[in-house]
Amino acid sequence: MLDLKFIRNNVELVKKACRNKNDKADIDRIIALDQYRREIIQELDHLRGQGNKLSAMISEMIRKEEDISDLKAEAKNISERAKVLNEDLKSYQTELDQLLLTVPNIPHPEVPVGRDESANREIRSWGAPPEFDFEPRDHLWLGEVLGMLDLGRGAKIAGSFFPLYTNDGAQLKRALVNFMIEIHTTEHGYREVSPPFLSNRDCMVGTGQLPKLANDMYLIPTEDLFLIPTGEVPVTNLYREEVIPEEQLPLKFVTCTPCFRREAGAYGKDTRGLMRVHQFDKVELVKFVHPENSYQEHEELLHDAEVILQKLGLHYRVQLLATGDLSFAGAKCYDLEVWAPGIRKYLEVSSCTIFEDFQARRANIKFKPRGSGKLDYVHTMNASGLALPRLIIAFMETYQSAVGKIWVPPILRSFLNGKEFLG
RNA sequence: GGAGAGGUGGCCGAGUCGGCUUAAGGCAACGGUUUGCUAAACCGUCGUAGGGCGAAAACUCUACCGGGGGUUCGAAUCCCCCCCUCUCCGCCA
Repeated sequence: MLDLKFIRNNVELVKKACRNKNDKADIDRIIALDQYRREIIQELDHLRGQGNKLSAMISEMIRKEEDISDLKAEAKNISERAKVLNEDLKSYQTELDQLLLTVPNIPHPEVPVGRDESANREIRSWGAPPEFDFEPRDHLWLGEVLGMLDLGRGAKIAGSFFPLYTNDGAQLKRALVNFMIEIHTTEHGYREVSPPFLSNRDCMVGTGQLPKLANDMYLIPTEDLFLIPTGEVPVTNLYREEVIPEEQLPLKFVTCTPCFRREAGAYGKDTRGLMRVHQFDKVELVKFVHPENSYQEHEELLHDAEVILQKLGLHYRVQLLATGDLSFAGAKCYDLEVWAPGIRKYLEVSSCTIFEDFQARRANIKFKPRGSGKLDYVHTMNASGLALPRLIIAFMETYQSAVGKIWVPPILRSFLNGKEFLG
């Protein structure tokens, strides 16, 4: 959420940000409502001030045992007018609050302007696509032949796009999770947490999924709880409505959670295998940082995610997202895209996004500076570190061998009972 | 699911037969005095949000005691609904 005062003073800037993000937030209405609201507040505050004075006089007269019926009538009158005015104020305020939640974050100046992903800018690439002396297979073929994936039986349980990992496939997923969490906790200084996988509406508003993405999430109606679409939601909300002492910043958390996404409207796109699924596991990194050095922390966050791919020896590239591809809450985002040689595509395995104070304002997460400074909002950011299904795709396709089995890089073997090959 | 207790400013914590509390006091923090230095002591400042007037500071007004309604001239305090935490019981991994 943007600060209302900021919007008031930077109307054109905010409108431009909306256009660049292909967002239709009604800024003019917000400005109008803000105007109405302030006019009413002036009147109402004045009225209430009068009422308070009268009440004080009444109190005094009661003590002196004087007659108060006239004053009481006048006070009653004021109180009723204030009540009516307050109803108006509330209706404007409610509409304003709802509209404010629909205004997207403003892209950082470095973000390339463009309608869609075609305007994304490649920052760098690492490694090189593997070369094969045979025709490489895709993960679907490998998964089936090696008994590592059984998508048919997954569909039997919950429908298509709910994948089932089997045998070495299941073990590989678990190994990768353990490997990644170990790197992040021991080498990058993240604290591990395992949060609830359901979240309430306040959390969803806090991180920006609501109101815009309501239709993309699973809702449990009996409890009015959502299945989390990413670990970002529960972990960022760890500090919702809290004040963090400045000396505790930055706070860095790593978690592994399942992620649930309806992918409504996404059918027909990336429909094969593990490319796009309703449920997947993801190791997620979340940081709460001081506003002064948040962009430096963002670069480090990107580095922390990249290290995983480097240690696994997987070729990838880093994309700086254009305004039109940037998420609603994001100010700047790098995507990590890993190369999958079987399907010959770069697959997004991490979005490394900084939100500045956008989420912190929504979720009311502040820090208290040392000394006498005022409370201020922290900056939040997160990155996948990494998302499992596409990582597994790239892993299986990159390390397939001529004999069909999947070769295991030495660094991962201790997480796989020492196995040199899978399948 | 049943019974009970509780939810007050960054933290702790008073305050319920409604009105000199438009939230006491303490801690922490900040400024100062004293001191060879540190500590202690003492003095002062110090909640959040919004509005008005300002370039800004200052000043001033209003709201806020888990959330939402209600009674009243006036509600932290009385009434109703909801949420959360803790304890005990029941049920169950």
